[in-house]
Amino acid sequence: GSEDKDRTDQTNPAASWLHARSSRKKRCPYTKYQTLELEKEFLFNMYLTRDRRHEVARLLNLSERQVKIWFQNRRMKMKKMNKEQGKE
Amino acid sequence: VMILRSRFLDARRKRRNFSKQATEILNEYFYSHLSNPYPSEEAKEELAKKCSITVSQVSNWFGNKRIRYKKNIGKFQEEANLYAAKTAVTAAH
DNA sequence: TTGCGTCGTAAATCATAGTT
DNA sequence: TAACTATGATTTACGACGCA
Repeated sequence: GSEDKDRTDQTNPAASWLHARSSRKKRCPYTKYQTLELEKEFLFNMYLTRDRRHEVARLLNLSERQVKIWFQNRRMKMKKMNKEQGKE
Repeated sequence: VMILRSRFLDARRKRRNFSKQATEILNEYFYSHLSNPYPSEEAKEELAKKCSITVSQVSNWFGNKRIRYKKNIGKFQEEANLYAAKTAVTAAH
């Protein structure tokens, strides 16, 4: 079963660096409206309460998991922006 | 407020290609670490300094390089050979 | 044990620079 | 100069690991 894969690596020096990312949800860009609403919510508070997360997810037709992860990513983005700004 | 914010954010999407030299340095690292092209934070900082770019830009470059290389190894074969030969010569002296 | 936090990343997509 | 391609940056979605 796995010989076909190994053959590919043979031709090209060890390109087997992990993450065969199987069965992952495909990235689905959010709409302008969804993003804008999420940004507004983020402006109000960077961390969501359980209830708020549920409400936002319902309003924007996203899963609670998606909203949770969006906020996590958004906080990382903010951190990155602050770091860059502080240097200039 | 939101408009000003987003305008500020979009402005950073302006980009310039890296210098030929910087690309050279990044590629040298990439192809000489092909079995594990994941530079440590320290290595990233060193590369950033040598290339006169930010650490974030180094991370972006490696992220793009890894996925694009993996997506089409054949397209990068010539480039791979070039840098392999180059580092071989360097290592011999 | 659950559950949300950060960190680093894959993969897709965006937007512009460079080329034909 | 209008396509087309290359490339740097940003956006979703997780895995790994931390902490309460």
